[in-house]
Amino acid sequence: MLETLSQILASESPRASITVRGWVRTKRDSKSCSFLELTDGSCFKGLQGVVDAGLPCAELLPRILTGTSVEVVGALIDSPAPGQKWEVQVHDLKILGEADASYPLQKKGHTPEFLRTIAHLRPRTNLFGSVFRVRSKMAFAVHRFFQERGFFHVHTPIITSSDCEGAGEMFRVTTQKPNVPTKPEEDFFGRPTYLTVSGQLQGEAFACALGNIYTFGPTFRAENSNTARHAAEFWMIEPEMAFYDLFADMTLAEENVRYLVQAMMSECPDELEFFNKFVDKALISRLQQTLDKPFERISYSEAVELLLKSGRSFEHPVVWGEGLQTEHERFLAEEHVQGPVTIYNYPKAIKPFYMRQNDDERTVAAMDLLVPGIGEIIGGSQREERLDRLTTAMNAQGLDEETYRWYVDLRRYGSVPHAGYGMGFERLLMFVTGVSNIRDVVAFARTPGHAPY
RNA sequence: UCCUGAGUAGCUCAGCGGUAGAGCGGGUGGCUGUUAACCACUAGGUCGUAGGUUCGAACCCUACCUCAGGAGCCA
Repeated sequence: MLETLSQILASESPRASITVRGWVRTKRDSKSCSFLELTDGSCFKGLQGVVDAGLPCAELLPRILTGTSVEVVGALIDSPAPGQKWEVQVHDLKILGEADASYPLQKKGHTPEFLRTIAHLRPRTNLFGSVFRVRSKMAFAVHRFFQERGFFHVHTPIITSSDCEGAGEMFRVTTQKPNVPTKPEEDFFGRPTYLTVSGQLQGEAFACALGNIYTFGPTFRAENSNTARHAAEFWMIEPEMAFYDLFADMTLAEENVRYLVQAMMSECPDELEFFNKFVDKALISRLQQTLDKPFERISYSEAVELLLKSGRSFEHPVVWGEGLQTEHERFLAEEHVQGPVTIYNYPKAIKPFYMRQNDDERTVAAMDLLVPGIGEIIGGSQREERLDRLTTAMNAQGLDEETYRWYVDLRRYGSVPHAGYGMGFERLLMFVTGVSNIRDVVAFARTPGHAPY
């Protein structure tokens, strides 16, 4: 395997000969030499190459503009100037691919809005390079968290026929031609099918067999929502645990968030420092606080009381039985608790059929984990394991029994208490990077009216 | 989908009724172990699109398009 910059920079002593392949970030010319700032994406840091004016390869320098890809051979030496530990004294230089003056990235700052329009080039910037290195590290940490705890990874289907939760518009999957009237039973799958909005229902089937499972994959919502927190395609982590009740569920969710924050801090220090400096100056202190302080838990009813007693005038009235609005959640997480907070036991009427009914007959065992700046990062519940209660709830919400027959079977045969949650992976990334727009933590974001790649 | 704001050079922006501007980036020259280098010169624009008002519109009005921020829905 070829050596990456990340490996080269980890050197403990000078080396007579190294080879660096990467892109030129900037070039600075001096009379006796030129300085090339090289990056290869393997880590946040770059390496400065020094090309003496007398070298034969120095003739290439006029053709090297920002963005040019090069192969550099030279000696890794202690840098005599402040600003970097190492530099490479160039012996030979090869241009792999030129980049002319139309290359849109400059060394000066670009707005994220502009960079979104060149999503194929933006991972070459400090900001987006950092975001996507972190995204990879976090994805692996998600698997590690569950695997270390004996959870099994289940690959639930992307194409589904159950319009789970009745929560939101779905993307239709079909092979039928437009403008040709055909029946769903004549379609590819013999029935209407959609891109999944959640793997939860299938996840429950596996939890009721393997015990503790999780899914981690793409999910799709055809909602016309235009916000910094919504995308039409996003990744979700959905653990499902047999024999867990709501409180065990909440505990796992909190540990999960804390584990990932810890991973961010210990595995991505350079990126973290960059985000803290240029994206969100309160990032490190907020993450540290997340680790230091236990997460608070407030029941929905208590939360309503708190909001009513806060003396705040909210744009949306606070009424028991209504969902908490964004401004309410922000108040709870950012002002009242000033940290992550779990709200639990929501009114039955505003939650889907599968959540377990509490003894009070008016709430269900649901929970949302709210974090400052983002809002809901996790939503979960204990599932209704009692056959009669489940079918009653299904009927009340007008669901087709035939479609959910297999799901009801889980209660018919050896039903067990179980619980789970869904964590929005992009929202987690926003939380640990401080990046405020979901479009900037997705490689090629899909939002309403926007799928150019 | 609703509300608000913005679209001027490749990028970031100023100009807000009277000849289209700056910084960065590009080119040329100079200087310098430089590090968002520096200095001088230079090229670069149907002022989002289409109408309208006016002697005259980047600027005022209308519609549309695009983007952003906020809201709803949620992860």
